[in-house]
Amino acid sequence: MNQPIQGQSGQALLFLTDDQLRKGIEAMFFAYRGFTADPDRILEDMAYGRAHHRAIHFIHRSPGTTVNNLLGILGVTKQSLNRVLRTLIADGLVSSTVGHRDKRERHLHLTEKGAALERSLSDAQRERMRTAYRAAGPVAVAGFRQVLEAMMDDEMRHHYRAMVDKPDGR
Amino acid sequence: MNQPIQGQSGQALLFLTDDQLRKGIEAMFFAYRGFTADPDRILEDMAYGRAHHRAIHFIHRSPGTTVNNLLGILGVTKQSLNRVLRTLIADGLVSSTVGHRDKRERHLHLTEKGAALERSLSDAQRERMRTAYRAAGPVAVAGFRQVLEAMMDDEMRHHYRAMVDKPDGR
DNA sequence: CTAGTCATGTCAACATCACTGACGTATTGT
DNA sequence: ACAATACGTCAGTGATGTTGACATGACTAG
Repeated sequence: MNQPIQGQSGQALLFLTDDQLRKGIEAMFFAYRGFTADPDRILEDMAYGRAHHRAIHFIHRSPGTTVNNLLGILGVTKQSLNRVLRTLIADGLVSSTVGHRDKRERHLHLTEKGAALERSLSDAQRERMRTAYRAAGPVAVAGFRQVLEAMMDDEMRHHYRAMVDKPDGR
Repeated sequence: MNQPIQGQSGQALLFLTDDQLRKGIEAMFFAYRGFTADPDRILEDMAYGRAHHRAIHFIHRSPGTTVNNLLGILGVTKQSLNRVLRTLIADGLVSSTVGHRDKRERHLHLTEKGAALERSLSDAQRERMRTAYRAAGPVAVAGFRQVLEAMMDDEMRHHYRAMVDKPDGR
């Protein structure tokens, strides 16, 4: 089991049993629960949910992003996103400014208040990530990222690469 | 960056920047989308959703499991699970039989019809997993599983280990 | 044997988050 | 001028989750 077999292009092929794959599937399921657990706990007290977290995360990640860009990244309908953005803007966590070049566009930024919430959310999530990374070690981390990237849909991998390649997220 | 630093217990510590951790967070987000995309596509035509998929998966995984056990694994309220189970039983995908030793318990099994749906769902998901595993290679796969396991909550890791250690899922 | 606990099912009410479809407004590009 | 684009919004619907309350039958400890 798990023995590399030489493929035609020189790439190592794996003999993968259904059982091995199932373990990976269940690992994804349980790990994603842990992954979202900490931010969920913080958000449940406020009137916000996971959708707000995602919006806040990617606005922080790409300040000045447009609504359309965010739609592509999040992969939801504009009605869904709008409901979230409306409350975030009304509560003063996100600012929406008319575009300079193209006045149809709205550029989204976090306010001080929004940045503070983002920090508390991502601190919790990063802490869990840091612990997991340390427990697993650098080689495991590299493999982790490789497998995740290979698991994405093409469009999502495109978004992911575009963001990851940016040096510091601005 | 990413240089291992020798920790006090001989364990390698990592110097982890917020930026590296953020990439891991985003990788999880995008990869999970891909992970659920194929089953979601199959289910959207029927009256079922992701919750039905999860129930079917774990009933297949542990045939004869009780409602309470399933509640612990899925981490939802009994009202939520019951709504899903009710439709699955009514549609003849799942059978519920009174316990032998303890007649309060109900033992859940997939019917032929339920097993057929499970197969089509897991075939799609396994195929994506297999492709990702092959693309990343055996070392990456081991690291992937290590990091995911380290990311789980204790309770979920307990469920995970209990299931993974079983030889063939029965 | 009685009382308490347990496993399950169910009703009602409600919140979040997603969807489709339609419509309006302002702006931009051809 | 006209079409396409970016955005916002209204209305309706569905899946999934929650809390709280209540009922039934079965086991279990006193």
